[in-house]
Amino acid sequence: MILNPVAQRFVLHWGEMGSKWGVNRTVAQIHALLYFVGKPMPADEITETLGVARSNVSNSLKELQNWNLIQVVHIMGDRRDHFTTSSDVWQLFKIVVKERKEREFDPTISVLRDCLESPDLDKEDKEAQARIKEALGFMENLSQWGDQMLKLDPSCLMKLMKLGGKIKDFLNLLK
Amino acid sequence: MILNPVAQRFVLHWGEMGSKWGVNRTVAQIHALLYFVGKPMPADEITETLGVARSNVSNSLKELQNWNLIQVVHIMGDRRDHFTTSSDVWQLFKIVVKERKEREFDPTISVLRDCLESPDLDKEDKEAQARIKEALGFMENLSQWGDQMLKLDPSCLMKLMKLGGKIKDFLNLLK
DNA sequence: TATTAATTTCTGTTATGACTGAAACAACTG
DNA sequence: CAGTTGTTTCAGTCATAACAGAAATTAATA
Repeated sequence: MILNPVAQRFVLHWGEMGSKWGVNRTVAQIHALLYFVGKPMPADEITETLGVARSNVSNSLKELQNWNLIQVVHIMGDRRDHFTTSSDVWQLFKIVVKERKEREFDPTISVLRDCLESPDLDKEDKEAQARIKEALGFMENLSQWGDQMLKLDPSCLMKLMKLGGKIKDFLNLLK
Repeated sequence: MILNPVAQRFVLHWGEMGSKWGVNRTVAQIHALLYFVGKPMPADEITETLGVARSNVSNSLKELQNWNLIQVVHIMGDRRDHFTTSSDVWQLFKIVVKERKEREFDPTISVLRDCLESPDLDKEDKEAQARIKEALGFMENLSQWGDQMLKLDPSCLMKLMKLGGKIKDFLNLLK
């Protein structure tokens, strides 16, 4: 498959963005490609289209599957695995948030809790202790809020976003 | 300055988290250290405490200043620059969100807009076009929403977070 | 079961960027 | 202005992780 210049720009930029956020470039590129083409592709075709090694594609596809961002699909009369991703950006966003939260955010919360419970904690230094508590409390709140937001359906989240800063007025009504 | 084991754990873990999110490890460690100690530190002391090269600290401090995450402070009778960070996690969070948004999110929006306006765009492929539009629309909404949220004061954001999933009921009242 | 197709694993290479230590620079002090 | 202190720049080293290509493995077909 030959990508037109626009598709190339899209895929390449997505790869660069991935790098800046701690995502392997090829992984990000493959996902962008699958999103763009919008239909299942076999690994070989991805390899040719992106011009990277077959093994690289294989590992990246596995990574994307671990992230629940792509699915394997089969096509009648074709032995090969085909890969596809959701075309619903909201869903993709939610998956990424959920996965990153579980992999990196929640473990950090555990570490902070451990820190506060540790016998090595300097009980004298009340201020440092308070700051760790602050950080922990903040992350716990954010975590809980995130979980609840992830449960809402896209249309609801959309409404919330559209409301934007006006949310302030609503919150004030509660007082 | 000798860090007790808890402080070490905190700083080291923060460094690891930074790496996973595309932030240089030393940069993240220094910020964690300044947050933990809660008072201004000169570069030399940071160097000794973390056990890294002086030049590394110098560059990382500059990076943190570019991010508006630390401030230079002077102490009477001491020629050296001292560095300090806010102890308000909300403020720190907002700064990071704002900076990353401006550096990476907004430029991506520009690229997507360019893609859609490009004469190279394959006008035949309406579906691919629609997907790019979807992605762009999503990011634009998120961007606008982010800007407005960043303007709200912490207490307001706190309330919004505490409300959590119940926000759904409020949104339904609007219909 | 032999053959082919498809995928994964493994080993070595390469690219990137973090990091060091020395040297240069700048600012201050007596 | 010489000497001292403090900071930055720079060139080279090192660590990490991405990546390529070959070999090995697995699965399907005939």
